[in-house]
Amino acid sequence: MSKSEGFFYQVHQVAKKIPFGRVTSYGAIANYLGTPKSARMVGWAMNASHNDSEVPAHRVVNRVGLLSGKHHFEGTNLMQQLLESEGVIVKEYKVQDFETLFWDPMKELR
DNA sequence: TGAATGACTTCGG
DNA sequence: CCCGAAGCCATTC
Repeated sequence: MSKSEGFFYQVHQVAKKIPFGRVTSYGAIANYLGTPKSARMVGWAMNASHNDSEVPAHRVVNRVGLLSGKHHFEGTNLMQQLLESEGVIVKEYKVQDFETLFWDPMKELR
């Protein structure tokens, strides 16, 4: 209902570009959008994304690979199941081998 | 208008 | 990466 859709739109676009079986962080997306301070808003955009476009929000985790947004998904382990469905190993709310699976839009997408 | 909230990050220990 | 505290920013009440 405001210009904020532009910010959400950008976040959605980047999220959609995340390769299969890869993950990224909110800060990475925020940094790519030029607003590293608004990392929290990326999560907010994700919250809005589930209501509109099909955004792989499950591929977006925090800086340590922790599934911080897990509680916002349906059920109790949907996010983890989605990641595991893509071959991502998740243990105790955390992505294993996160540094290897990490996808930085700034370096990869450029 | 002001205060509270949160799917984060960074810094220091 | 574990723990605690502070900063940032958009949205909501």
